[in-house]
Amino acid sequence: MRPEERAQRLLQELERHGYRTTPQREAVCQALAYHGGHPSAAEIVEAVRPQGIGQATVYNTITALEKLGVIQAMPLNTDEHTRYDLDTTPHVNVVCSTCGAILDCHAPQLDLLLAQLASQVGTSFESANVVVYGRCQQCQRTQLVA
Amino acid sequence: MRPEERAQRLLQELERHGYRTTPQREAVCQALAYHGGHPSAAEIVEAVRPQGIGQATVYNTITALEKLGVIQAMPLNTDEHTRYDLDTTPHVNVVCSTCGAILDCHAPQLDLLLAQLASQVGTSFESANVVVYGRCQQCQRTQLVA
DNA sequence: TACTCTATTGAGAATCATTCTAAGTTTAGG
DNA sequence: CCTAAACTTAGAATGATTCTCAATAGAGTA
Repeated sequence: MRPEERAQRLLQELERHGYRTTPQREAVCQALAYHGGHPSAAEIVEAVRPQGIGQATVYNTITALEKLGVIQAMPLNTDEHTRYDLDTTPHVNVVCSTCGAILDCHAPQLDLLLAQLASQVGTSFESANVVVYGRCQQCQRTQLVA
Repeated sequence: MRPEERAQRLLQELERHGYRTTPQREAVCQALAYHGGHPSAAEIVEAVRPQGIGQATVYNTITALEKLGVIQAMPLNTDEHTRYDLDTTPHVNVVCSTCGAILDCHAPQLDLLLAQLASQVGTSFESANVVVYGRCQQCQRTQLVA
């Protein structure tokens, strides 16, 4: 999905739930969509600051989106701030413990695992946050050279 | 593993890596081991406060254990503080989004998934943090009654 | 035992992401 | 236009975690 489409979808979802569309919310949604990776609140605050948008608004908007389930909080061990995932379907986030890069991996076995788990434990499944820490190929090479 | 054994193992691991064994570290390790669930730093601080142990020491010890890989940080969306897992083998943490209860689930498919992932992506695998949010059976029943 | 050097402890201050407050601004709908 | 409710935001407050640094304890040595 292209960034512009994605931004639209975020806004639409807000509107659909009774939130007004404002220039500030548009800017926040665009910043989220155009980030490309896994944005943190601080990064979005930074991105929309030139447009005179306050941090409270950024946090409010992000919190609203999270409550609606359109984005997903993703607290990490390697980072001091919470990052957000625009992809809320179950997938594995492979995090390089050296450079911090995050790679989204969709593995069919994960859905299977979750389905089995839900029936076994009897929980009604809501969301999943799967994080695997390792060293990415590039950082492995760098390590060898150093 | 019995709590007392577990506490011993934590201490031994510290010692094995050059950390001295002190009464304070013993107390922190015991508090971790006897907690039974997924302790937070604040809970351990509280638990050892009667013995006159400061929070800096608790945080230092926990950080040391985490660096050695004997315990694992487990940041959650539902909780304001980081919790720790004494079980560092890959497993699924099923978290009830209503009552906050955490259930450890060992699923053989997870190990399979991780192995395949490692070979696919080419990362050297270090640790995994798998969290599934849902509503536990008990909270589902309560919901019906209310 | 006395000495020295290093690791450890811990009270209190500092940090920093996030949340709250309260006052001003915008908007929808009549 | 009005008005009430939603929205924005600067700045203050919160609260977990980290840092500082002076005091203490322990291991090795003579």
